[in-house]
Amino acid sequence: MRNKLVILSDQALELVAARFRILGEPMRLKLLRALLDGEKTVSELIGETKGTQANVSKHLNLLTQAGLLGRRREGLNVYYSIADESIFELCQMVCGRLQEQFEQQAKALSSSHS
Amino acid sequence: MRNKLVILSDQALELVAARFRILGEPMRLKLLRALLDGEKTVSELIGETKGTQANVSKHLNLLTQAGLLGRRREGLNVYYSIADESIFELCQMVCGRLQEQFEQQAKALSSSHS
DNA sequence: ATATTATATAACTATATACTCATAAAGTCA
DNA sequence: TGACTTTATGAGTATATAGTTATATAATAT
Repeated sequence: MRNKLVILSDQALELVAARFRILGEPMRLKLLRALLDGEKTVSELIGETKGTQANVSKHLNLLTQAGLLGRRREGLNVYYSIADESIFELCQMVCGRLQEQFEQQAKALSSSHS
Repeated sequence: MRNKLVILSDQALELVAARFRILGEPMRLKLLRALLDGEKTVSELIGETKGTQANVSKHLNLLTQAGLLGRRREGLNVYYSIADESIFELCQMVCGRLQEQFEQQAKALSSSHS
């Protein structure tokens, strides 16, 4: 893995960091999770996330600007949907690693009882 | 992919977001990149990243607390090294997606010339 | 036109955190 | 011991951004 890695330029690192930063907010991850089962209106997303209208709207805008969400107007409603499925793979990987990490820590604790 | 996805709890989302946030700083990514070719001392990392001593030290501490780096003291020097190789896979994925995204945008621009 | 509903946005506050400067701590060597 | 080197940390400042409140915009209906 490591040897296959393309060394990224400083500029590329900034872009990668920016993408990680976008995914680094619980509310935005909640919105992405809510959109797992298909497109939804802002109102629906407000309901599911318990967020305020303004805040949800802003996060949706941010995610859309980043190319992670798609936006479609239909009458009064605006429907948002996942535009980049790879997000979920990222979340899965992170979650998997965290689980491993916690399991190791748990093991370390229990073996220290001896 | 999407159907395989485990739906994460709010608490899990917070942890995942925290991990993404750690990777969301250019300086930290620079440090990780610098450690690609093996463990290095703080001084070496300061040199490679052009960061200040205090700042580099703090970022290294943060990355270590998060379980991404390992730390080993040898005399006056402290050697840091990658403890979680999966970071690079994450960076690769993000970088790959960004490239696709930019290419699509470039294509959209050039076809709008017609 | 006005009223109503859904969404977006501007202005502001609050908060987290990156960075700096100065100092402390840890280790080595005379 | 004291002098020196390397790394860590406390205190402070600066900045980015999440969240709130109030208002604006967009679309529809009467």
